[in-house]
Amino acid sequence: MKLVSPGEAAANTNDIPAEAGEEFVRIGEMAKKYGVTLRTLRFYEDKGLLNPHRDGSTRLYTRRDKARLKLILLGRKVGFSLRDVKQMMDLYDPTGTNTKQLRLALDKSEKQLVRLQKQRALIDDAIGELSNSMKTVRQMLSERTAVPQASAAG
Amino acid sequence: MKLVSPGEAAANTNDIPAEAGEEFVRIGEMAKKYGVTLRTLRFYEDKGLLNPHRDGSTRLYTRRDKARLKLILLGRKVGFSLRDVKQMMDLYDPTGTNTKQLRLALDKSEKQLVRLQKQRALIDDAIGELSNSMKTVRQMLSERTAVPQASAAG
DNA sequence: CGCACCTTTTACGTTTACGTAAATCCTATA
DNA sequence: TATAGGATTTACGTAAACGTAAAAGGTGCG
Repeated sequence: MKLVSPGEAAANTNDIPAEAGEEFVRIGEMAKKYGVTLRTLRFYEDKGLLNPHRDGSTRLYTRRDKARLKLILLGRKVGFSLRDVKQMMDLYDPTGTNTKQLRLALDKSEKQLVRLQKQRALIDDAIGELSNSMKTVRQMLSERTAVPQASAAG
Repeated sequence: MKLVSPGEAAANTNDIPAEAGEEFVRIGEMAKKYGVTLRTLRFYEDKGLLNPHRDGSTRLYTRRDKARLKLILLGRKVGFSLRDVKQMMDLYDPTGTNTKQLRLALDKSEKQLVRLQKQRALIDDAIGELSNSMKTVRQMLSERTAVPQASAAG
């Protein structure tokens, strides 16, 4: 019995005790599937964000790990630090309503949203200033081309 | 003869050989004037971005240094690295038309503008995703409050 | 068997712009 | 003279998220 579904037959050489009814993938396939490097997956694990099973020393990722990775990547996309992501994930309790987790996530999200909006304002500002400077520089260049006289800058 | 104009009398205790017709300020005043730390000024000097005169070991900044610092701060504001700023400044030649400098500046600016626009797009994207997530989380929270049933997340 | 391929752990390197001591010096003033 | 304020140099520390060796081990295949 193969570890991965026939459709994803990529680099699956090892057999693994098929006691579990889950789909296991090794680190290489996991990485490809989500467009990250092996280093990244190991790094996330080292930081306590992932916790794949082991076959000896080989990491085996289940769809639970995939769900977590998706969340991590979404978190990073919206600008959360891995620390924030971990903090939120650590609150997950499969036996409860996770109200606390959701509240924390919402709280952090609101703050992050503010940060993002500030960043956007800064960037808009920068774009404005940069455009101005460029206009000036173009002006100076054209003057310099037209009338070869001395001036000052720098 | 004082080093600074009467209006800016702040912390000027030392006298300095008044041979030059320039206005010299020491690092403390320079820092206050431009809202940077002493460390920053020394750091910029270490990186070759500033080159204040010296009275013994004491740094003395002229209005030329002020002009350069202004440019540095503008550069950083629009997102240039100090390396870029230095590269552009290094091309300044008081005896020429500085066409090369201006061209480089314009070239770098165009690229930087593109980067800024990409960043803004990323941020807008992030804001969108984050807002979506927040909507979902709020939804989950309200459901959880209304009907205390099990579910899944994490 | 030997090679290719995947995997592991350990651990230093990278980037950027300073922060933060630590130890010392100079000086005008009370 | 003691003290309060600057000033100097040297140099390690910081943050974030991995990159990049290095050395080694397991495995199926021709």
